[in-house]
Amino acid sequence: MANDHRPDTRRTLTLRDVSEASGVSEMTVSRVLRNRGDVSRSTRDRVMKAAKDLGYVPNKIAGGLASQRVNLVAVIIPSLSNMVFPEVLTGISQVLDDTGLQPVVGVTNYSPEREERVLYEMLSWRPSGVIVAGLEHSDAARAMLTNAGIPIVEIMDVDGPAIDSVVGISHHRAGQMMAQTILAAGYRRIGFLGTQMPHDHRARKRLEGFTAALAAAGLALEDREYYDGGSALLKGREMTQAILSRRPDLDFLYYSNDMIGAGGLLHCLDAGIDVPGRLGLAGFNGVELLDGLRVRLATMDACRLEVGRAAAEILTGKTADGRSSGVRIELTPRLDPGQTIRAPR
Amino acid sequence: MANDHRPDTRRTLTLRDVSEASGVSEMTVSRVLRNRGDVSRSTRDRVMKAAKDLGYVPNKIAGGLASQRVNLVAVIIPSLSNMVFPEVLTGISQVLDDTGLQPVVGVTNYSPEREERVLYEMLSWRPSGVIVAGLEHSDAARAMLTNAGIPIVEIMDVDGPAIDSVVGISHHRAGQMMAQTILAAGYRRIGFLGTQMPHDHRARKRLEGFTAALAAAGLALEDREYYDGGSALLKGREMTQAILSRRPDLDFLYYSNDMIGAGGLLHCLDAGIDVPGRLGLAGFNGVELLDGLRVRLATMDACRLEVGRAAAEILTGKTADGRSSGVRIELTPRLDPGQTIRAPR
DNA sequence: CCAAGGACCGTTAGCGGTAACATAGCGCAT
DNA sequence: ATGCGCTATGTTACCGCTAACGGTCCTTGG
Repeated sequence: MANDHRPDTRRTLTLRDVSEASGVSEMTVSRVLRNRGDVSRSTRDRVMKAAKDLGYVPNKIAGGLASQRVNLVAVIIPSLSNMVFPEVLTGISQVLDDTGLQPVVGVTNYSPEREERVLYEMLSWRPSGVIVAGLEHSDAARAMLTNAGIPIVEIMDVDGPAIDSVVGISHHRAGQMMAQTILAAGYRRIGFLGTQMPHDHRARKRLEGFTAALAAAGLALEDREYYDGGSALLKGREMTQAILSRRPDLDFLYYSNDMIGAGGLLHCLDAGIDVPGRLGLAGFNGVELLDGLRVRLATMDACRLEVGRAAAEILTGKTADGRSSGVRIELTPRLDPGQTIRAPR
Repeated sequence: MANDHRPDTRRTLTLRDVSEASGVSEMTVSRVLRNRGDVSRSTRDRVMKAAKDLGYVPNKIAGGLASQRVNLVAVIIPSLSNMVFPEVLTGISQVLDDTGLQPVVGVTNYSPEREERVLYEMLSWRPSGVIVAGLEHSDAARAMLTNAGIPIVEIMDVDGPAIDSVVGISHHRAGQMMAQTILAAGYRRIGFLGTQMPHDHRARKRLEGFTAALAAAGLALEDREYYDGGSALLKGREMTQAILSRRPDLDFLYYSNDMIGAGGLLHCLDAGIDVPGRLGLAGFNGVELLDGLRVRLATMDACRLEVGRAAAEILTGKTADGRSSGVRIELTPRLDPGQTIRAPR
């Protein structure tokens, strides 16, 4: 009695119920409900009314099995909590909304094992496409994607070989660009503050590009500070205080993301540090939050909305040549110097 | 040739392929893969190996149809972009992760029409439960929920009649509590700053509770300011500036959420306003972001994680009495006075 | 007037699994 | 030896819907 929900008096409705209520065959009802094939206006109306009156809700499980077609798109992302992926999702939804395709989101928490599990679960629903963040996957996950027989779009990153289609920016180049901008402004003693996440490959690639550009100028990072978990804004504050008390001579701090960058900026403002004169700051992502700070943090836009839109357009074949496989789109991130990098000298 | 993905040389695998590869019946393969029923150790191993070697991924569409059971839980929320619902999702996932149930998220953007559409889509997958934010639904949506024949949990709000189960806080009382705290601290000329969202019923209820408590003390809101869209932090800044330039005599600002509250706080700090002496501030939600500000904003925790966990526990029957229907859980929000309300006089 | 071609609707045969029930083989107490 | 109970596996009949095809009218041009 505890778990019994609606004992069985009213089974859940099927096409048959609607067909009996409207006096036509199940097939005709199916045609009406899917708006496919020829049905006369009068029977269409009759069927629609019956369906609505009964409160019939189609069974996509059965429909999907019969038609071998499912209007789902699997979207696999590392996290929902950092503001960046929700915006990608928004882009995806915008495009998918008018196509009958529906995104289903899976979250991996930056864990390859979880990615593999989530992917397996998703593929078992036989979606008509997959959008997955990043190019790095376990061997098993890669095999599943390769053999799924559906279009795959890897997003956010183009630095590496793609399984099928890919949309994103080069984080290596993004790091490089930022470093060059910083160097051009005359900063020389540079520290890095980032997250302790071995599986955040995009952050890693940005840092690699960054240090490569420093190396090309005969420089290296002077110091690093990492954090793990907790409020990013607060951590940014604390880390900044820590690194500056250890190395007060640093003249630039490069943050792996805008949240900790914003925290650092708040600390500098509160501490009365001359930004960008004595100390320059830069983050990454172009999050909306930054607009609310008194001083605008230098950042780089990862084109999140655009990435989501482009990925969805590939899956729906809305590309230039109508292809939905093997497409490669590299977007160019815009560097916003904000007010925390001084003018080039 | 454009859209053709994997021409058809290798069809997608079925149980039959695994059964042939391992020399047992499809049924036995099914038993092995679901870990159900008696299968000898040796055949189990053989089947597992065959499935792995082939790269077989079960078809849950077919399985769901046959078993009349689908391990999905529909989760319907208004938004993903404001940090509050992701935390609810985290709570839900934490509990569901070990149960084989999988959340599927739908976003309504605070639109009743979209809620109805999303709900219809979700129900057509025949999930084993629904978690939906809020108690307000269109008639059609309410009918669908009532007739779905599965456990329904409405979350985040308990101020009103529930369809089935409900988990949340009373926003009316939350607003009331905040008002009483503010009044006890001696503030008297109070302004409100909020979002222009007619369908955010919880914000509305908080404000109703708030004004009711003011009225009980013979007071009313002195002024209001609304915004719509854009960066909440920035809007909070701008609105605060606007309302204060219009009514410099106000001694308290009540914000409908923490993001705009934080923006307001930043403005006040930058403008050198004495907080909480001359002006008190309070928001709502207890978002993590606030930890990173120099001055902690007064707020009220909406128990988001706990709400998510409790909702999931209801669906999985992990309640005190094992019920998964008709449960009502009212949580008590914790008021955190932070540093923006002065001590009661 | 008739064949051809729509418009409209029904029938049949699955889709890929699983519930429920059979069946086969074996050990063991009687 | 017999029969019972258990384990391990196979068989059958769907689940609710749709693709594919077939049939019946009715229109229409020659």
